[in-house]
Amino acid sequence: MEKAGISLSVDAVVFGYQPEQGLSILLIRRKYEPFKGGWALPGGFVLEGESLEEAVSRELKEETGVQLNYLEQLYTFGDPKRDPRRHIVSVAYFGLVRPDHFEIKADTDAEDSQWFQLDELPKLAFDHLKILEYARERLRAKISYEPIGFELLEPKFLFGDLENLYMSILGRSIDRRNFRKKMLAFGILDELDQKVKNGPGRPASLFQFNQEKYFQHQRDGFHFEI
Amino acid sequence: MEKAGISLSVDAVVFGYQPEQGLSILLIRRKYEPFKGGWALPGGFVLEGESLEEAVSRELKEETGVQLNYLEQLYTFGDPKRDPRRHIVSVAYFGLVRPDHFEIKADTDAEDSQWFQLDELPKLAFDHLKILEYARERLRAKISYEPIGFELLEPKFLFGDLENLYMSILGRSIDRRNFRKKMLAFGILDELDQKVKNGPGRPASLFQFNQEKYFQHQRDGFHFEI
DNA sequence: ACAAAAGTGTTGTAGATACACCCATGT
DNA sequence: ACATGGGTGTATCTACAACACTTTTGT
Repeated sequence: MEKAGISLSVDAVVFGYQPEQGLSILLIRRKYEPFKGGWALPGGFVLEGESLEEAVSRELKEETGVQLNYLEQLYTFGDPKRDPRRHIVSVAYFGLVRPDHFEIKADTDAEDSQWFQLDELPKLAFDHLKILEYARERLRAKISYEPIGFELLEPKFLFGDLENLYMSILGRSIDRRNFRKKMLAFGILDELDQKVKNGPGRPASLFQFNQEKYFQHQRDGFHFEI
Repeated sequence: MEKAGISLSVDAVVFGYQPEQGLSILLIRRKYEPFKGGWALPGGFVLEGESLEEAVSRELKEETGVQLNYLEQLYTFGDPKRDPRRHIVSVAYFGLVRPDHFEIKADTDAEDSQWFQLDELPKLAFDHLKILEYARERLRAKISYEPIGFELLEPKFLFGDLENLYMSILGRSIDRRNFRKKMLAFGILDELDQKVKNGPGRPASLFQFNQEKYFQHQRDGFHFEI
């Protein structure tokens, strides 16, 4: 890397959700100073000639091997003192991963990356806690007015899981009946014929997000809002 | 500036509003290649050790002399081909200016900066049109759920002007009675005793945005939404 | 008196909230 | 039969949209 001038990096706040464990985020253990051995968001320097999204995907692949299902730019953190070494500006992204892509592939740099539940976070390097909080806030806001929740679930999911996902992201309880009514009224979910039984209790239907219908309704000027 | 590596710049989309002329934005004429003589957003390279906001303020002062009333980060544009010279990543900001700070001070670099009405825009350099459109969209969205409209008006303003401001930003007509009812119901505007007469017609009251009250209501968990 | 702009109130309607019981299965 | 989780309907309330006339001034 260059010695003088401003460097540009990207960092990714990657959320995953599992019905049993709730929301988690992906962290890596740093191999070098500063904060060697500490936990940090996956990320790294942007290479000359590559786009920001390419940099994020590349770093995520190198460091963790996870496959993103959704990626969106979050905010650019530019405080010249945010990195003790020198002036490094970081463009933060936030991403979502489906449970079936949770396995961390120990390919390249992946030897030490790990999912952490949000209530059991370790201390984070740099200003990464601030970035993480910013991302949580964005996720909360975004899930209420765009149907990105589905990107955190398997393609076929149970309504109850969707409901729990919303509750854990929004941090409040939701009336089951009203939620279902509202969500189904958008007409962007397909109910499948399959039923799932686990343990006692009535079997539940599987649902599927129908992106075509969503785009269609969007063109017709409707507005998703929970 | 350095010759290799990625450079970092900031660009600002600065909106101003005048009741008679509607929304305008601030552009500068480029002195150097590329796009020499063309119109562009004010901005420039970030200096080592300065924050992004400092860079924006500095460049705006150098190039146009206007005083911002509101500043917010917009998005970071990182396509390596967005600048024909080399890889330059730009953090775009959007800002709002009050009519009483409209005068462009011909101090330093200001010799060629100018307000343009949105329907009379010249061709813009680089990807600046894209950035501008992004900013317009953000302004539209933001003005509907945060009370930033006032930052575009004099501290004391007429209700009619506020109404026209909203209509020109949202690009649709608004029912005068409902708008007033809703806006006043938030309890964040103070009606002053002064009345203003211009020409024929009933004199209008002056209003003032009360930030204290807004912060108070915000803490109480209310939500501004037009 | 007339033209121009400011100010104001009511009613209907759609969407949100609150709320409790039945259904299908496993043990 | 009972425990467990899934599925559903209704009444009330609140917030928004639609809509037209009166008031105050200048000319």
